[in-house]
Amino acid sequence: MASVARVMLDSPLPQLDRLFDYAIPPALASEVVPGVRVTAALRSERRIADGLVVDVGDTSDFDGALAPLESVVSPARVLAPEVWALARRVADRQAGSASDVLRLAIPPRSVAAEKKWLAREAPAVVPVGAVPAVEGYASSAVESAVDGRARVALRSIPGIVELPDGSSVGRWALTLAQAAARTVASGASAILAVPDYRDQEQLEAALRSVVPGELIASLDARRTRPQRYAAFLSCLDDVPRVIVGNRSVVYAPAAKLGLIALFDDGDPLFAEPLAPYAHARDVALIRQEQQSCAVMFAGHTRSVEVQRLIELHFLTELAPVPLVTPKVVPTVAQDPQSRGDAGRVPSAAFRVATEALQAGSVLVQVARPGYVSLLACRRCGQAARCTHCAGPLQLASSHALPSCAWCGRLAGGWACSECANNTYRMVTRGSGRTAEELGRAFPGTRVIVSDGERPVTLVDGEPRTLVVATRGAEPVAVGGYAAVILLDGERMLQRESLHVGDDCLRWWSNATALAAPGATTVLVGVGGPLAQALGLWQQHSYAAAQLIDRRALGFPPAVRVASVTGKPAAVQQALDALLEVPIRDVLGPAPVTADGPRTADGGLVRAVVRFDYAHGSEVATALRGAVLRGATGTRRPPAGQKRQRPAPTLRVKLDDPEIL
DNA sequence: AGCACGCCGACT
DNA sequence: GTCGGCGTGCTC
Repeated sequence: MASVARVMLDSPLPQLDRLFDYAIPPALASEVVPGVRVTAALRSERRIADGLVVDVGDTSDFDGALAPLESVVSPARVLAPEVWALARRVADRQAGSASDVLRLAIPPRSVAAEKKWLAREAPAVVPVGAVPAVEGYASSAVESAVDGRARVALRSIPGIVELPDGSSVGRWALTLAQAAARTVASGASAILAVPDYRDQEQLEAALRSVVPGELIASLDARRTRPQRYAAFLSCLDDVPRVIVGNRSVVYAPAAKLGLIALFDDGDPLFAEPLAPYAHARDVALIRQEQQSCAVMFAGHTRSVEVQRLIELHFLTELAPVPLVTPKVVPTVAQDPQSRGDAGRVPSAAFRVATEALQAGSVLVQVARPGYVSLLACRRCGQAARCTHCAGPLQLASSHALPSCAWCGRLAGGWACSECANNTYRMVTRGSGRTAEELGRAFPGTRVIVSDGERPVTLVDGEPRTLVVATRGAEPVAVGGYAAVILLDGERMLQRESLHVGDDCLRWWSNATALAAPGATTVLVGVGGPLAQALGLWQQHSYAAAQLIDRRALGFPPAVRVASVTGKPAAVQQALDALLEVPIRDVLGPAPVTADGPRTADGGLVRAVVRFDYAHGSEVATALRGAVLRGATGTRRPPAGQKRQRPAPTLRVKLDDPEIL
């Protein structure tokens, strides 16, 4: 019987981010096994911490007397050895704490769900029927990639498929489901990660058509806590499964992992907002290295990150055979004469839509509403101004009163300064407004609106139906749309970001992929390389060109970056720790202004460090050391001052996609 | 983060 | 002589 347990304590403190040895009391000897939750005293008998047993043994490197474990919380071995190895590596790479990663990897415990799971009968091995060949690619190309545990960038086939149960999903979902079915049929598990629940629903429907439902585990955050935990526990069974979920599913325990696949890895939802901020793509790559499974990045576009890995020959490109290229018509002409009756819709797009409405549904993609909905006098068109400071008036939401963008005062009893009229109209419009206008422009059509607040997942695809959707909220149409109109491209491109181009191309490509075979997509008001990439369905060419630009500028993913935020002294201390590390350069430190609610007290600064992939671990180690010193060497303010917040600890973020 | 240990000022 | 103030440092 082992007498020493090595325990990872559940604490975000960087000082505690290492294993602690505890003596195993004889009474607990049979229960203390790797992976179980335990409690243990920390520094005093009165302070009990939660922890996870990583390992057991008979010796300890610790010089002092070992404290005994307090209790075993449950016999469920929730921390699988490979998940521990993954968490440690991810934390080290991100200069963060393993327990922070484990909090993402192991969902909150539900006692009821756990009891039920512990009392279950041994899970039966469900045979997977014959898996049909993955169609649309070179003969058994996808199968070989899965079987050979390859690393591939898969170009998804645009279009919609109808499943045997009558539902319609994106064709990408069926491809991934078949790859997963192949994996399970060979006796291994597959992890499939998607950006959001709408993608997940499609993928689950596709999966149900190719593997028995008992083998599918869905780890989505939309379910209740017990449901989530039950699904997590089912992954611990020694039975190959298909595990589906959002970004954190890449940490799921999986019996004999054979495949990790991400769909649309360029979606910002794959970037983890919680410390240590590891991107699901990076986690998948680490895990594939540790467990020698296949890894697959599928999508209708190519992220610059994946393009880089292809050019390094780390990933192999897998394209459909024959290539499937949707028909895309860019319309750059913006002269007012060419506009049709719908005002915003140029006549070319108007014609396409009118004709297509006879055959089926038409998708109109619009920008997200509510950036700023400025107001103008309904009668004379004069911009509505605040009576107090003359600032522009705006609507925060459709039911809000107009308010001033400058001073924030509500403008309840507004009247036009020019003509004294007291009714206004919106100058920029959201999806609802667009829908109203389009409904008038296309008489006799049914208008369906889908946006972030009220998303629609599926429409029937019947003729004379106009579906107005904000980018990212486009419903799937049975049989595919008869036409797709990408309306607000110009406006989408106005966002100030390093990735506007990539993002827009992704939004447009994903909408285009919802079209029926042979249907036309019209890209309104955009020309240049983006329109060309979409028109030729060569998103990879755009990504390759972007990568060249990023290399020239020294931007990610050509280089890696780390941001260091904190009090000036703490940031300087961190930069000093990097003096011996071969980094490229340091940008800043510069004062942080619009970073969160605390602006007044902080005086925070941020520096950005750029470095090469080859020196990632050295940079992470040095920054981790600085974080540790910042946490332990907390000098309290000199006596006399009231208890001030402890000095803002150093915040280190590696590969933040929003940086620069 | 907690919590204990430690080294200086006013108390029965 | 010791009770307790808070500054410092560690946590198996």
